[in-house]
Amino acid sequence: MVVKNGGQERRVRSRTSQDEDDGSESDEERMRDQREKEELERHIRERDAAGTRKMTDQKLTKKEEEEAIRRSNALENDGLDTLRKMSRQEYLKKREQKKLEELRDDIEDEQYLFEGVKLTEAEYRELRYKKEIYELVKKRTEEFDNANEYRMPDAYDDQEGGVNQEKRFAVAVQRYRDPAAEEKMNPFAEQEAWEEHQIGKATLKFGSKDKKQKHDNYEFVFEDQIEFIKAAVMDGVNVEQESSKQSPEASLAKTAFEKLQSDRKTLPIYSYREELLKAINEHQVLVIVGETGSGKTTQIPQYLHEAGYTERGKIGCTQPRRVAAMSVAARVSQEMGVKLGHEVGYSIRFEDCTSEKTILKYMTDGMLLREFLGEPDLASYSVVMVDEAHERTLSTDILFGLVKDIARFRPDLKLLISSATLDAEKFSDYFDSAPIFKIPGRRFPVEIHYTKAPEADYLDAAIVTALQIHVTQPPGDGDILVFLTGQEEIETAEETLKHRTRGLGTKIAELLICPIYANLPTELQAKIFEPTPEGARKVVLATNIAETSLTIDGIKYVIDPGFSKMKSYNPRTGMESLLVTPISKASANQRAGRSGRTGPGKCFRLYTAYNYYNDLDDNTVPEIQRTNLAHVVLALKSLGINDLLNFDFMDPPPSEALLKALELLYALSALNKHGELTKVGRRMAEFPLDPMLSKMIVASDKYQCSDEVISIAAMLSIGNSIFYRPKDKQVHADNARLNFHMGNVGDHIALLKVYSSWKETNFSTQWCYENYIQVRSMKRARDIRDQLEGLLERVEIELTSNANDLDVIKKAITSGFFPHSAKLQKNGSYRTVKHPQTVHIHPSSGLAQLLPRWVIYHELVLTTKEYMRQVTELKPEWLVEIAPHYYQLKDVEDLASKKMPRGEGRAVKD
DNA sequence: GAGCACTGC
Repeated sequence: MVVKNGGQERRVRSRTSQDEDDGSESDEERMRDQREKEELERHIRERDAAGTRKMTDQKLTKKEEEEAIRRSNALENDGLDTLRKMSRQEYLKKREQKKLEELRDDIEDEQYLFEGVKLTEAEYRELRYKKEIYELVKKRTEEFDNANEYRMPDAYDDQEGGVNQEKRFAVAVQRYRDPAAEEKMNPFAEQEAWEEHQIGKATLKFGSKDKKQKHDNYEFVFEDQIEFIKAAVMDGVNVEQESSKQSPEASLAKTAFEKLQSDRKTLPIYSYREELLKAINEHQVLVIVGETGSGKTTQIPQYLHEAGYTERGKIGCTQPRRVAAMSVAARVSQEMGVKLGHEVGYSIRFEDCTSEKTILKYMTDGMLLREFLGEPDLASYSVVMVDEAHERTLSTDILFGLVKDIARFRPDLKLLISSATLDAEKFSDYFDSAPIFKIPGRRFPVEIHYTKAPEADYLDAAIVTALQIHVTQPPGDGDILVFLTGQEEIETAEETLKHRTRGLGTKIAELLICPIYANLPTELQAKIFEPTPEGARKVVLATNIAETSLTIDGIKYVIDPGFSKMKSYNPRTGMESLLVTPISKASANQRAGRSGRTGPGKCFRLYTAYNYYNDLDDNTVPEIQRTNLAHVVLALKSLGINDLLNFDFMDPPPSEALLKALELLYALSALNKHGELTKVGRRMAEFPLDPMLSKMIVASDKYQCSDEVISIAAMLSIGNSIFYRPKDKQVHADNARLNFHMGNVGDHIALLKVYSSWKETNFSTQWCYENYIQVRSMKRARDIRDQLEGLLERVEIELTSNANDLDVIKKAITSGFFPHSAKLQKNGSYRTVKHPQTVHIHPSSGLAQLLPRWVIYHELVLTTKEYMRQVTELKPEWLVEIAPHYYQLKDVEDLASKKMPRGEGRAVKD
């Protein structure tokens, strides 16, 4: 088992070691578990007793000591002592809650991941034990619910040492769960109670006698209506098979495993099995067009295994998303009757659930890309399947070039590219006219409606349309999904909808409004998966997240205004921006298809048929053409690909972007003047970060502050979702944020302070709530930091701390970010030193009022103005000291204070 | 004094 970092190790190992009864490792594991159990019991009995902390961790013990010292110091003052005692009790209470959440997650994980696998007696005992403890403690803690302070709701992902993915995933793939197991321990009990309540409300208000009344009041609902024209029908395919699959009597007598096997045979792909295997045998590269529901992702690797391909090497299957890789692997392991992590495994960042035995490996596309670094010919694979290739993520696009290349000198390697219909020809052309194999999916027909005339205000039009559907269509026949561009728009729409339905009271059926976007706390996201109460209707207001990332059952109507936010990158200025842009035809069809999953659907497009055919692009511009390529170029260089301008990209990125990336890497000394990778560059390539961040880490070795710098790098790389700023508590949130800026240390150091303070509280969730910080983001930062710490060793950098000397930390930052320097102008704006342009400090920065003369910034963003985000003050002489090849003295001489002699020319040299 | 689609390593 490959283990990525310490934090992950325990979790991963505990999952897979359970089936091996011999070996000291699992003995040790069991003993530790035993200790933890005892620990937990003690907590229940002696809630208020001190000193019951877990002693296995060195750091904790140290904290324990500090606490003792503080206590004895405080003895002089009785009042203080009492206070400390109280805070201690408070702490224990919180700790108990945390332990409880951990336990709950453990149980859910095990139930999900090892479902359908026969447990040993010991394992069964352990699971039962955990459940008992959980129920016991839960009952007890529920009595202590005090909530006077501000609190964000608890998330499913409150789990020590883990990212949220498993919990999100648990909700998203509920249909794979065993209903019997659900009964035993139901983590959704609260929601169900709430649903019952809603159902109660619904039946009270909306009996059948209301139906007529509703119709009578129809005209009260709308001031103006939108006219639609039904223009097309996306045909359903193989729909009748869906019903034949549903015959429960046939499978009644079978075991769960037999049922899985017979279910496999009802998939559309099953009848193509032999033909498919023959085609794969005859051709090295095959493009597979398999529509949603065809079963390609789960079945093809199994077919290949059954046909003996795994004797020559493992089968890898890439997915664009972590959740998909995990859930598909879990499903396939069930179908094959093996434990997840053995013959079938998955590999995603922070979590490698594979072993030597693994022959079917599901992974994220980025993960296969990293594997190329260690195994450039993919020698251990006999088949590579790039799934969901039509999504054209940055990683799949690079993978295309790489696998096409290695396929030439590895004729035994089979390549499968699976895509949606639209792009198949293009994929085939790219892979030297590889044959296309079509597998029908299962989809219900979808009626497409266009507006008669263009709508000026699409948000208002969307709301009106939603209400129109709600009132004219019988309740209970299906939910509505509206695609909007962002959080703010969703919030506005939610308010408007509430406002408009409130006045109508019981004249219309109840309308449940469910917002969903990636930054929404996880437990609020779960709301959209709850079944709609009878007599009511759900309207889901979603961003693009609902286009591919998650699937909501029961959607019958889709409202598509035709816009989404898209990131664009200007290689000339290095400026990023998010723009609301019209979607592509492919996107529009994907959206429409979301309504035909469980029955015939309808899609209302808030634009005309003319717009669709003439104004929308066929496909979304692939990510590789609108992003900063520095990281990509470094990765390719480290794979020995030197001629990037002639690299075989399916859609080449603008050469300007490639040149900009090369130029930057040269400035960072990652490439020499021949464009070859240097030793520094090789070390930088080990880090899964933007090269400027990697350089900053590599440089921290010299300044003896790698400990601080990796924290900063982790915090910077999670982006701007750290501080939580609810609309109604903006002042509090801002004050909390200002605390970290004490001493005007700059944004980088402030981020470091946030991380270290959180660490000092032992990664407390409560602390995050109190400081208006998003726990989810912090946990992510911790995972990334752990990973970076593990990688330090590989590039031979020692973990050294130098927290007191902020200047050396800033110098290390400058070593990576010196190309991003800017100088204050007279009018309070800034001017970037290289490639001069006018920019401003972002108002969220701690330095926004201070305006230091010289700054370095993390990134440029274009919103209402050109802003620098994450800014730190800088001594200009550092630039010359650290990057003499990039800056000369005259670049940094202060024109504001002294006049340049005539004839010296401009201070800025390019 | 602003405003952040979505992934992934």
